[in-house]
Amino acid sequence: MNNISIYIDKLRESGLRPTRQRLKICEVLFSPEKTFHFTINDLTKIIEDKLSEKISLATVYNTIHAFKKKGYLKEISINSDKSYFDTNVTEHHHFFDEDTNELIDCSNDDIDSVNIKKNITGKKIKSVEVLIKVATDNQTQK
Amino acid sequence: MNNISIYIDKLRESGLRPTRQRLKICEVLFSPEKTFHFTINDLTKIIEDKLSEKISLATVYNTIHAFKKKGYLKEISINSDKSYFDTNVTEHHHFFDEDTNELIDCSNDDIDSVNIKKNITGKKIKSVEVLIKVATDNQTQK
DNA sequence: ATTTACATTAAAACAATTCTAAACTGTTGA
DNA sequence: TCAACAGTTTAGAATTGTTTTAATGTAAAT
Repeated sequence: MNNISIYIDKLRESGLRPTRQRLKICEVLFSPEKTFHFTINDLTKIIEDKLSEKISLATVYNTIHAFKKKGYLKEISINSDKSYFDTNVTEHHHFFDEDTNELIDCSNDDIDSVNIKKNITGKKIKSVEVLIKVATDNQTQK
Repeated sequence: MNNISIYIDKLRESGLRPTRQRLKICEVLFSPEKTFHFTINDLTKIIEDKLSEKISLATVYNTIHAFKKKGYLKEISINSDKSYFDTNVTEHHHFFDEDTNELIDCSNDDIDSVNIKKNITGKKIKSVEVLIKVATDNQTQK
């Protein structure tokens, strides 16, 4: 049995009507037990190939942006050629494997809390995230 | 007096011949006493407007990439629309001001060393960098 | 049912970056 | 000294990721 009513709620909360295309997006994003990282392209491919739903890029983009704005997705900047999104929206850290370009979650428990001794006057800290780049040894750093 | 011979060395070390255009790039990047952040566009504008040197984008791109590869520049990923480069090549952290989109250096001294309890088998840590997003209070998080 | 506001879509527009091919220049070696 | 070569510059074209547009379609409220 599927969590369609949960998807409908998420869409409504994000200010979107539940349409056939958007429900497919939800199915990909919110049904897996484990969180994961994806690009817009990945997502579109999955929907078209695995779920056999023809969907236009524009629909994917605006749905993802609405989810991001609402906080149901996070955007992650690793390299600048494309945007990565994360279905894990808790504040957490990442390993980035330079050999494979793979992004791996690193929970807050795996890193002692980061102690910042400096602050910017008039500004409040919104998030603190650590990016750990790894590679097999003797690899040049990107 | 200018450090032209230093620039020539840096270019040669990066596998590039010292040409008029490339020396102008060096002048912008390596003469200021303070390190700074820039985009390819910023750099091109400075060279054309302040140094009155006509330079093509392709030249800027390939010179910057050679410097990055050699380690004379670092690339920083904050958001995905464009690449930021940093003339500060030491391992260090950043504040990112979400109100102004400004990037501010945060030296290693301003953050207690980050202790990572997890590791990826077969991989070596190449770098650990912290990104602290700040904004004036009551601001929605990006 | 009808209306209205929102959605979907293909295609066009756009922006950052990379590639290309032709003209140019610095360097080397006869 | 100068020819020849390898590397360089450049404008413009190509590519890639993303956003916009305008026409058509659909969900939901009356």
